[in-house]
Amino acid sequence: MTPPDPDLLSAAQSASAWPFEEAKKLVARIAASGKREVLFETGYGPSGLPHIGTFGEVARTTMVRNAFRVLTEDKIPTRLVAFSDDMDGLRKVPDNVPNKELLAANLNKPLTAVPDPFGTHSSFGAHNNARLRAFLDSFGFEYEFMSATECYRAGRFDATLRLMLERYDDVMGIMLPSLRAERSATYSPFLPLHPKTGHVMQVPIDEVRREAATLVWRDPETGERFETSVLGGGAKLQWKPDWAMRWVALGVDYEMAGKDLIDSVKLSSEIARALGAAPPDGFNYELFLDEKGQKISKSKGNGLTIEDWLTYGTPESLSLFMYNKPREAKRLFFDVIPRQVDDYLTFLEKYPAQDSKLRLGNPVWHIHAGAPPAPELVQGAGERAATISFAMLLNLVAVANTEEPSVLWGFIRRYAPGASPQTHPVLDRLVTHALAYYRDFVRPAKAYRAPSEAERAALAELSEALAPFAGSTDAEALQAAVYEVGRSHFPDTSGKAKSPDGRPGVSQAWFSAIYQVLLGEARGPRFGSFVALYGVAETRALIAKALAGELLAEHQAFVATRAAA
RNA sequence: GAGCGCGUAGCUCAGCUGGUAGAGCAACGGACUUUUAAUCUGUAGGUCCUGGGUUCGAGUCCCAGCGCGCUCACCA
Repeated sequence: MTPPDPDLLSAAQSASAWPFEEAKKLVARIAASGKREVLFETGYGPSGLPHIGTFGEVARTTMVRNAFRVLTEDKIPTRLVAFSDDMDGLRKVPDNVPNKELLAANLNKPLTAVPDPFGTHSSFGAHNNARLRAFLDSFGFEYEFMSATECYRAGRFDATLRLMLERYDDVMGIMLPSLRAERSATYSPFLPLHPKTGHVMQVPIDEVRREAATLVWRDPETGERFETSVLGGGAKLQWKPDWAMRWVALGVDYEMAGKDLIDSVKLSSEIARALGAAPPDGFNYELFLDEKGQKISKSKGNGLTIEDWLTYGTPESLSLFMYNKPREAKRLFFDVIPRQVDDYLTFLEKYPAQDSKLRLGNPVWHIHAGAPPAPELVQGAGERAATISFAMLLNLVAVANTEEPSVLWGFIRRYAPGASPQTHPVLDRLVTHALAYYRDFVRPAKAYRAPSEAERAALAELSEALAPFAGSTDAEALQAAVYEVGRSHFPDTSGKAKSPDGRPGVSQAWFSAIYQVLLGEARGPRFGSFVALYGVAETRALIAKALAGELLAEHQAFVATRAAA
């Protein structure tokens, strides 16, 4: 956290960026309650792997937390709990795991009682918890992990569970009207664990024994009667009462949730109030939509994964996406990535010159917890230092026609002689992303064609003409050679184009042929420069492959493989 | 049925606490490159969905309407 800065502190009081708006609610809440610390919670259901929504929730909650710390001069301690609902029963076998039979044999048990199908952890729940933590750690989030199973077993929830038993009728009174008739007939906020099978039982409760803190129920299959303690992990709660109980037991002050949970938040809040506590502050963020405007869901597998995003864009660009307009539905698809990357770079570049007020409204302040790094500038020839945009890299990589970072760096150095992967590590990461983008979006769109007889002859001659330049990186000389060949095979007939020495020019058709036959593109780079970077020998090999029909065949095979995948 | 959000240039969208409409791409023109990419630069393009209200002043705030989209009502 940045050291106290009076200018920053006063700017924070009037800051209107949404994390500050949220943080101000918390300041008022603390003033009213007199609490000495603030607890933020994010929830996680470990029946699957962490996904992009998990990232968003933690990232956004962290932004509110940072704003709160500035607002209160860091005088009130804050904690962020990542809570895993790992006592939940396994309802169905996920598609994306090995050893499905193993899981199928353990349905309905708490996730922490289901063996790990990956064989690396003590349970499926523990495995997914570990994945969550590794995931959050990889982004450097500051948080405390908490397991529902451990909390229940350790008795951490016991006092609140007893309270809920006492107010059982109030809780039922809140829940029942929200349910349909057939469901409300059998509903219970408590789910006892079966003493013999270990299953999380969703059964009607025959009797609630408040003094003993037990429930009396029957196994619907065997008819056997059980009396189960709700304490120490003998039972867990249904989701909405569970959420409410957790808020009360842990003292959660802030938790945000998706729009799909609006009604749940409402009910859980009522339950929390019935337990005599104030439900946490927070807000409902909008859901992400896929390219067709549908809700992104884990089960459907539509939309983007975190891995997808990080293939083409930086973590910071993903954070920016999460920062922007959390209350509006946004399309989350590949094509939004380049813009987020560039917007981030632009905000970062502006930051140093901004005053405190503007800084607090700058997304990079929130993304980097008040301490954004210096922008990585590049000094172009005769130009002022600036950030190289991702859009420019994407253009460059398309014309460079390469999956090699070194070739792309060659093009970059033409623009900015001083730059290298060593001096510009951030830019080097962007290069990697741009290459991935080329590989997956640009290359598949290429359209090679076979050369005509005339083009074939010209290309063969070009290859010969280049031979004496082996090893040369003289772009001008190479370009002259390209023109020389073109002049004899594809002279300009319009009379418009002229060479510097007044000789006839070269037809556009020559260049078009080069790009379409050799690069599979309608347009391309200045060819002499391309050869200089790509290499004379490599270019001659490229021509040979084109004349042998291999480029066309390879690309068709590439496209076919892709279509099959 | 209930809730949430959106409607601004051809497209995608910015417009923070009300003060003369902005960006990127696309289009068209120019510079540079021997005529292709990049880069630089110029031009054009908008009843800010409609109708009221508050105000000296509304894209922005309030109300109503129209249109579009999403979510929830079994489980989490």
